[in-house]
Amino acid sequence: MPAKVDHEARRRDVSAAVWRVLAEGGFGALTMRSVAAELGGSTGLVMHYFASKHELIKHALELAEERTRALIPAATDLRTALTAALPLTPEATEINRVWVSSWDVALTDPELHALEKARYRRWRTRLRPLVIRAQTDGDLPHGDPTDLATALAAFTHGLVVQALFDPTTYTPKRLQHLLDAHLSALSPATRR
Amino acid sequence: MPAKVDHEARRRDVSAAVWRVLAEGGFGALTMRSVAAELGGSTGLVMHYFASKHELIKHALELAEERTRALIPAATDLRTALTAALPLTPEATEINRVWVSSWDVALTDPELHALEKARYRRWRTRLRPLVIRAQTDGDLPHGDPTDLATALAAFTHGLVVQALFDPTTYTPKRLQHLLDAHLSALSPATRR
DNA sequence: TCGCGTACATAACAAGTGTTCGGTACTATA
DNA sequence: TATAGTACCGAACACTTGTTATGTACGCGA
Repeated sequence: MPAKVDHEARRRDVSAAVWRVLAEGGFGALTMRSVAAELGGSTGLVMHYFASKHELIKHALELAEERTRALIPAATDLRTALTAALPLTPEATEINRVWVSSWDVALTDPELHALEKARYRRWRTRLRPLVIRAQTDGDLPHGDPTDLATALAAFTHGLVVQALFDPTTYTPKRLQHLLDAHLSALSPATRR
Repeated sequence: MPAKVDHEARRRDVSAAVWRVLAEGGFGALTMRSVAAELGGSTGLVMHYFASKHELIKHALELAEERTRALIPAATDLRTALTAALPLTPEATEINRVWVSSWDVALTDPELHALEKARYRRWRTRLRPLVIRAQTDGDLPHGDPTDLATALAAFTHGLVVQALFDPTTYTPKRLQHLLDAHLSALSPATRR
């Protein structure tokens, strides 16, 4: 049982190509051949590492999640956690574009649908303790922290979508301002 | 110059087929043949009314906008306007699914990108006077009404996406509650 | 009645799709 | 050194895609 090539490393090469394709053309442009071409190889190569297109797509979503996780600092405070999800850098923009693009196929395919649902659940779960902390700090109003986490996730992702379609209007500065303004509008302390 | 068939009426038939395809499979499933099959006709029929697939897609988006407009009552108050955008009925869910699904192709195609950007702009513009009214009524905090309109649109659409992926959790009742809770959390009057 | 233009159907085309298959190079083990 | 298994390449298969071309039925104006 030889292992002439580092399988995992080579697989990461393919992953990188997948990501490049995705970042440029979204899921609509993700094909075996586009990945192969991006990699300078054959479709057989791609199929050697991903047995079917469905697996390729699933892997692409895992990739997006992985990159998202890497982008988000180990949950410090709420503001930081939400800021990390905004398209403030080219890389973050890329990741968000891929996410939004994935929703077409994710809404159609039952398995991907379930995965995306679980992903959202995880995000809200990760947000919840930060919400509770903000509440005890008096930065957020009382009320069900789960509901608040949902609302903040909604606000953030909704803002992401608008920003992706209108990056000129929604500059990083403006996005950060909008998030801050929103948080302080929610804050029971801040009022005039 | 004969007009043996009511052109506009027949075109609406094709439109209806387009919508059915879209509602079931999203933009990924929108093909000349799927529309033709849904209609019980040939691809030639479809092309007779829409010269290319690109035009078909553009028409599909217009369709979605039309249905959205029909769903939203002539802007009364802010709460009603935002509620109308939520997937509270099967029809509203269908429309929202189509919108979210469209983002994949809309992010890729420059023309569709511009159209979607304009659509968001229109929505915020329509929301703005309602925001101002709510502010004068003391239901919303002071601050740039444009920013607030953006934030509320963001919250709403972000909630839509979560609801589409988890309709069991986000029942119509829960969605309405989340919107109301969010509005009252923003209200300067409500605080404890 | 003649023709012209509409409204399609049918078929074909070229390109692109996921997937399969045979072959080859190469390497670690026996 | 033989062999088995990995890691591919290149071509092909069967199908779907948007689009084009050909043909035809049919109603209106001349």
